[in-house]
Amino acid sequence: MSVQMSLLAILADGPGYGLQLKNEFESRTGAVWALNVGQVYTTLSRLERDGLVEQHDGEGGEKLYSITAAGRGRLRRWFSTPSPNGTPTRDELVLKIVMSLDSDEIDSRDVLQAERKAAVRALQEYTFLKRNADESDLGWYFLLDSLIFKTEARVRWLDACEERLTRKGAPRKRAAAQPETEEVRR
Amino acid sequence: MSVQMSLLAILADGPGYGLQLKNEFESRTGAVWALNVGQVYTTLSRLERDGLVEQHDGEGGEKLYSITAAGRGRLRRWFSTPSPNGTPTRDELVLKIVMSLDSDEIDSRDVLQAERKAAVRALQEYTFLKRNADESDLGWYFLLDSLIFKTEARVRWLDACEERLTRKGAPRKRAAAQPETEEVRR
DNA sequence: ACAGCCATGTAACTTGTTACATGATTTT
DNA sequence: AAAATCATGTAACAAGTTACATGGCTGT
Repeated sequence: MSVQMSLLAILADGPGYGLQLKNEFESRTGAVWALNVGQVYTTLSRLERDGLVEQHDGEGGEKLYSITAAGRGRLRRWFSTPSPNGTPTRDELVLKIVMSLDSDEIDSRDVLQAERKAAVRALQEYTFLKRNADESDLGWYFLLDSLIFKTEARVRWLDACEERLTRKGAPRKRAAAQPETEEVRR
Repeated sequence: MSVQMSLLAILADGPGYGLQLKNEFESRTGAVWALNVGQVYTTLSRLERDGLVEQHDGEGGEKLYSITAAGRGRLRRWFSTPSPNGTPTRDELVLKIVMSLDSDEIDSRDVLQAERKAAVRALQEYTFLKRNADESDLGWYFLLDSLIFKTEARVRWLDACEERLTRKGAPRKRAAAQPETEEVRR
């Protein structure tokens, strides 16, 4: 949904065509989230199918797209309806950790540590990017901040998990090299 | 990918069939992330297509699925490969805010405030759930913690955005009721 | 002429997701 | 007998994603 709505948001500021939209999208997000050109076209045709944008040939031969009234309504709704707070969106990392808890396949603390290391590395990268960021480019600044805040929270969470795991005194699991006689659960 | 891997993780502890897997999944995640039964079957057939699980009729008439060697390998890789730290996964909230910055359609601060209110409400809900949580159910505990940490980070980020926005002294935008003569961008 | 970029598009695929159909068994 | 629950499955779709094809224009 995000890609559709983003393109809609860009079109709300004036008509545009494929490549232009891709560039504008990447310019607004500082290109961290690259957008395949092809996807712009597929997305546009889907938006057109749903009556949110309409096409009218531009003078330069390009296919101009404009937002429709319905599109404006949809966009407003997107802006004013708060995004889900995690509950519906399944979190891969959380699933991974939770699944590892009940799995004989691996020790949870190994997973926690590998994830932590990666998160810290990412954090450093983001912090570096922020130091070199142009303060006047609000979008880029906000995006970096978001990455930083989220990664910090991730590190803290991983620490909290490990802490509780050790406090529980959970025995180390050993990953089974070759599967022994398989037991049926329950 | 998460659903596939989760089912694989469950199957790694022993064979199982459709409904059983759904129940086990929801039991491990405390049912916050419900799983449509149908999806279990589609996912299983896709896993089978990829040679990660195999089917062998169970005695009770149910269709038992077991993980294969390839499946175990895939699972190990999932466990030991750190999950991406936000960069590839596009964040809907961030996109919404960033897009609102350059959009005439709405004032960013309205979006920020609506999102903040929703986040705080969610936070209270999660905190309440945590108070009533059974400490011995690690998975459920971790999951709640994750939701809490993430939502806190979200609130902090929203605050940081608003703070910087006001410091910049950005003028309030007025949502255009009816679109005036449309200007072509650039 | 050829390399390279601008520009558009499409076929194909993946994962996630739901609504619905079907039959068996169990409970009331 | 009816209702509920167990159990399996499928058709159909959404959204994201990429690899590839095509054509035009520009600079060297």
